[in-house]
Amino acid sequence: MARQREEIMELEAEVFNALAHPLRLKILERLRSGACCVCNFIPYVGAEQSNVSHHLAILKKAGIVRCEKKGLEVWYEVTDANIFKIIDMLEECVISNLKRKSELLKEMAKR
Amino acid sequence: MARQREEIMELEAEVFNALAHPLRLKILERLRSGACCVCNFIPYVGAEQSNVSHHLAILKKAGIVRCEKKGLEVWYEVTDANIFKIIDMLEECVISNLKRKSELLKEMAKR
DNA sequence: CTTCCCTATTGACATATGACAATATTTAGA
DNA sequence: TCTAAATATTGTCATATGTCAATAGGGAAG
Repeated sequence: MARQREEIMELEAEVFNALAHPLRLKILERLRSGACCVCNFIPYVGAEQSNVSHHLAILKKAGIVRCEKKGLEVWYEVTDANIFKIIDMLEECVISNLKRKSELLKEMAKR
Repeated sequence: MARQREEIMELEAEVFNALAHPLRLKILERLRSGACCVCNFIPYVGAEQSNVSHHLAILKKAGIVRCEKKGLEVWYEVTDANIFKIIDMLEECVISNLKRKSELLKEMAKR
């Protein structure tokens, strides 16, 4: 495999990794309706402030969100709204997977 | 946030997590052209057999691949080809991100 | 039934990750 | 300048992850 391909895949893996946490997915969920400041995430995701900052930093490092200071507050927003399409597609996969499994269970119960 | 929503997000995070490794992305790359047995992944991804098996197990646990025994060999395939669309979309995001960054560097160099 | 493949599993180890608490930093306003 | 508010960073701890080496399991062929 070409070296450049490998490097791209490493970057992809990093972004997938940034998406691989329920709290960070919740943060992104909150960002669907636009920019949001840190203090607004806290009640929404139900986590400590330091924890929220930490996970925001991970999303930022992966290039998924960017931020801007506004006085005391820091407002975060998604850098590329396509990230939501990716999450939506994955959700479809997860749900169809669940359906497949429950069908299988039904089949097994019949016997 | 509704409990069911949270559970879905946990499942999503698990699938994203399964995608969050270069070796596993390479394995999936190999699966684009259809099913493949373990011994064929080994030279392709350049890893030890036990390591490949391990990562295949992670992909399987996440529901991304399934497998079937054929004599001595075990053949793996993707359970839902939509996973490739997800990877492709993420790759686009990564690449446009890279472009954005390099533009920024160019701008900065001008000054 | 013995031996040889192919694959999966296990153990050991180093490293990464996540949660929480405490503390530092930055900015606004008195 | 001093204080308070919002956010980021740090340290500590427990747990998870990834790699390698060794071993186990299970089917095929003789």
